[in-house]
Amino acid sequence: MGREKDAKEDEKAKHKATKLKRLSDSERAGAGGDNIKKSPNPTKATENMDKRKSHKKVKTPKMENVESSSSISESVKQELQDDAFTAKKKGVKRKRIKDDPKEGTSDSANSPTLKKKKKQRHLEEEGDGVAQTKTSKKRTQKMVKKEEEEQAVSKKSKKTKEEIEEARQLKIKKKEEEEQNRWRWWEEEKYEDGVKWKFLEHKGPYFPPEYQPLPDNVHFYYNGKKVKLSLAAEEVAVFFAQMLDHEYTTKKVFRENFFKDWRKEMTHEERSLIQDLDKCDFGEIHAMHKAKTEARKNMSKEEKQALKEANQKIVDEYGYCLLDHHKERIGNFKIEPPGLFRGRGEHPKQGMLKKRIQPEDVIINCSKESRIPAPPAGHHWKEVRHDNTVTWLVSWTENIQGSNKYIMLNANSKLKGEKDWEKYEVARKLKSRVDDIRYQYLQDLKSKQMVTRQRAVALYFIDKLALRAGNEKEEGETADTVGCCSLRVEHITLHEQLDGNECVVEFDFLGKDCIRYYNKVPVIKKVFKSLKLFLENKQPGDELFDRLNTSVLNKHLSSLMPGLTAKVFRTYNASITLQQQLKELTNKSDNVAEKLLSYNRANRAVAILCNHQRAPPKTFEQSMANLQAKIDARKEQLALAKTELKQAKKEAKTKGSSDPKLQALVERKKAAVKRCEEQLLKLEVQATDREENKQIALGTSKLNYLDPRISVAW
DNA sequence: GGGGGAACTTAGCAGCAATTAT
DNA sequence: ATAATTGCTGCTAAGTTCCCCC
Repeated sequence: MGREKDAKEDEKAKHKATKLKRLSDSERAGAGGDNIKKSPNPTKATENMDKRKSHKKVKTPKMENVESSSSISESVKQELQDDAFTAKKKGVKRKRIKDDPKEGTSDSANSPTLKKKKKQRHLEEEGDGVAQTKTSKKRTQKMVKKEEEEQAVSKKSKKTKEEIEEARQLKIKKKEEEEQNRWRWWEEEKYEDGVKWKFLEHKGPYFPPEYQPLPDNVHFYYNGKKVKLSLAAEEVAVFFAQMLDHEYTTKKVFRENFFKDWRKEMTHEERSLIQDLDKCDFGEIHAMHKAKTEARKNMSKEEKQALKEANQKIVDEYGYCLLDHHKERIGNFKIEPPGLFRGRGEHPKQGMLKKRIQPEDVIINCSKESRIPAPPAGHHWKEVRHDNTVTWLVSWTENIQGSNKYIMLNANSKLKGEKDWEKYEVARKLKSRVDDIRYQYLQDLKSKQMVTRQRAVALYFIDKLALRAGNEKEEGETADTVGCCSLRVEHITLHEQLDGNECVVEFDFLGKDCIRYYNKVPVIKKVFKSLKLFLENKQPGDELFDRLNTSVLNKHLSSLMPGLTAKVFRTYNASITLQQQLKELTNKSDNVAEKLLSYNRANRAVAILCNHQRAPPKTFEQSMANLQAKIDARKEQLALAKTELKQAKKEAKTKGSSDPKLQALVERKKAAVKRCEEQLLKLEVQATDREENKQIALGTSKLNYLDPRISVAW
């Protein structure tokens, strides 16, 4: 990896901003520490604190690796290759890849673990030629996988080793072919301003199947009486019935919204009859649905295979488009089916009916000279347009929020890849400027102007804690969540002293997706003082940064560095954190398993920083208990093995050590003890890892924030 | 200058496939 | 072979940013 370069840069940066760094290091520590989705219980809190601690070390923002692009591309190449290589072997699929700017070093490390990292998408793009191979590989891999699956399935039935081997070969071949065909768009010139493509052709969206009426033996009951519903009302009833096992259907808001919208679908008679949701009995419909899913699970191999093939056919037909004469995979080619709106958290619109989209609602975007997709028989499109300054192929307006939905390309397409690459490039650029920018906002903390001062504090949070920008939201339209600029007085508590630290800010608010952000962060005095000032004469519901909004903030940022916006800090800090963690956590001597653990730990640090959470898995308690039981069993076994060993030793001694049989026995027992110990250790590590991971979602950061080049380099 | 909307990225979750343990 | 776990993918909601219009 371009360590040397980095190091140099680092040095420079360090000199420049020693102060800053100190600051940031210590400060950054707490970032995003503990959040507990539901109830913040004390135990957790302590755990979290620990995490935070470890974190602190981690986070210092040095930018070691971000180096010059030239080195990058080289490193990239290597990475790519590595990646590809590994990927091929395993046939691993990849998620998206991103490339990042950051690392670039070239050592290339390829540990097998890399596979896990999946970020390849961008990689490809990045470098000039380099990437290509990668991308192609990636792609191919995906396809290959599919193919493999198919093949595997068919072969399994016969399953001879040769056949499997054959299949493997075939796959590899196919992969290679794909690679050959892969569009090396990163080698091509960019289009002029705003133009996203010159030629675009596709088949249009895939519509969900029409509603199938209930069979005659399944009934809906109202107030104990059988009621035959009209088709429209029945369909909506089924949506509800299918969700009966879900918590949603117990929520008041959900039920009310559903009922209101359902009544709109009813005929006059139905509406006058059905006045109370509590009197509705969806039992039979629910049972039917459950039986159906059960039946699907129990399908024979052949049936499943047939289904798969049918799906593949749809993908083949609708899943690709032609963009500038290259075949590209579409990300979501299906129109979203109707159903009940599942907003996150306390969403005021949860349960509302999400209507079925008709071709008449759909706008098609493609080249004038392409083959225009045909609407379903008897229908017409809302509009066909030819706008090559946008990347979508199809769009429609959704009825819940009135927002637009789009069909766009897959993540490893040129259009997405390029953007992703740009994102990491901006983050790299920030690396070289961040010291100045930090210096600037620290200066701004002294400003007499309220706006400037609020802006400085907000930036401090965004940089240090990786908070999101925080746009204003319309009340009543969405759940009440906030980001940095939209924080309210009630979301923070100031502590002059807390847990041995001075000037601690306690955050507690719901962020994107209603994920709770809870963190106690020591801040510098100036920030603390400013916060006190901002809080003066305000009610809990008032805005903390009343003079600030995201557009003011971003305008300022872009004046500091072109392309800089609030979210770049998230990308930047996530990548830097990963890089540092990796550096800190791994030793050369580590074996693969240890390295993997380190990578996961580093990844976890990033996820914590970004507050990526998940609900603890439903089976978590159970599986943890199982694991514990296993550990206990192991322990017993170990004890037993130990006593046996002792006994064998004793016997060997008393009966004469010359007896080879007894000697062998001792050896065997020794080995058994050792094995037991190892297994026990392994289980324990597993338990820790899992516990630590309980509510942290790693995938998002991998997917969206971590520059793949860092991983590759590592 | 700010309101609103279009376009695009980021996010968690459900469900299933792949993998590992039993 | 089966059960349990893990890991992906697809889906689509929920953000950010930019831009236009007044």
